[in-house]
Amino acid sequence: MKRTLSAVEYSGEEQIMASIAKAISHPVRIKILKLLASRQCCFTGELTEIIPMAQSTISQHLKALLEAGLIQGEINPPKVRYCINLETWLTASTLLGGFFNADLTCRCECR
Amino acid sequence: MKRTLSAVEYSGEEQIMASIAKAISHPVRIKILKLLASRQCCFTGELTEIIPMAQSTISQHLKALLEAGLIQGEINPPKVRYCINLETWLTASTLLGGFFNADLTCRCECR
DNA sequence: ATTGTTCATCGTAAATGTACGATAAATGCA
DNA sequence: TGCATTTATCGTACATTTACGATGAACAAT
Repeated sequence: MKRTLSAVEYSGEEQIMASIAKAISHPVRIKILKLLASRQCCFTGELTEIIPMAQSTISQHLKALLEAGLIQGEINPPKVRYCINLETWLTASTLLGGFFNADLTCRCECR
Repeated sequence: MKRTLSAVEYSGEEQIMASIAKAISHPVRIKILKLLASRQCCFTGELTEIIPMAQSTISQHLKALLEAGLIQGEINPPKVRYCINLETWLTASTLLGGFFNADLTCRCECR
């Protein structure tokens, strides 16, 4: 990728927003988050039953969500319960909401 | 990638959300959108002056934003003016806002 | 007609993402 | 101890993303 390491500087917000967006940039991860958000409480590998994907693939997606901080998991071997991480969830709401709800100065007629 | 084409089904919302999220999953694209959103009106390759990246790379990112429908461009050779596409912008606001603002049933103490 | 400006596209290289099956790790139970 | 269950991780294959420089296309001005 020939990265020019000096290059572009990003604000913290830009980086956090980008990482959250990246986490939800795959439809199956959105589906997983929806499921977790709608459950009374946490969740486990019922995902494997609901989503027709290899268990390893789902685990990989869960890892991505974990690393983005959008979910958290409670290890209770051999099971693991996952749920939404409220803190990051709120951050996401604030940052993305603020971003897209901002009044747009832009009033042009580009085509 | 050995895609199992039958596999998982996604709702329209899930797909649209994912594609919008993907578009803003890179900090430089967030930066570009911020710049476009804050301008009185449209914008051009002043981006190249503001963002220290190869012109071709910026063009690539603009293409990604275009394809996601988040911006639109008016060709006025040899210049091109870009601006926010309000329609998709509102969709993004609604979908992402609705997603992250939804009341979470989830009230667990996962760690 | 030639030149300059602006932008997109091509070609390319390296990194990252996405999917799978196989295997390992952790625990409970027989 | 050995087996079943659940989940993460490894290895692998292929696609996609991201960056760059070089080149091409469209038009204005000379």
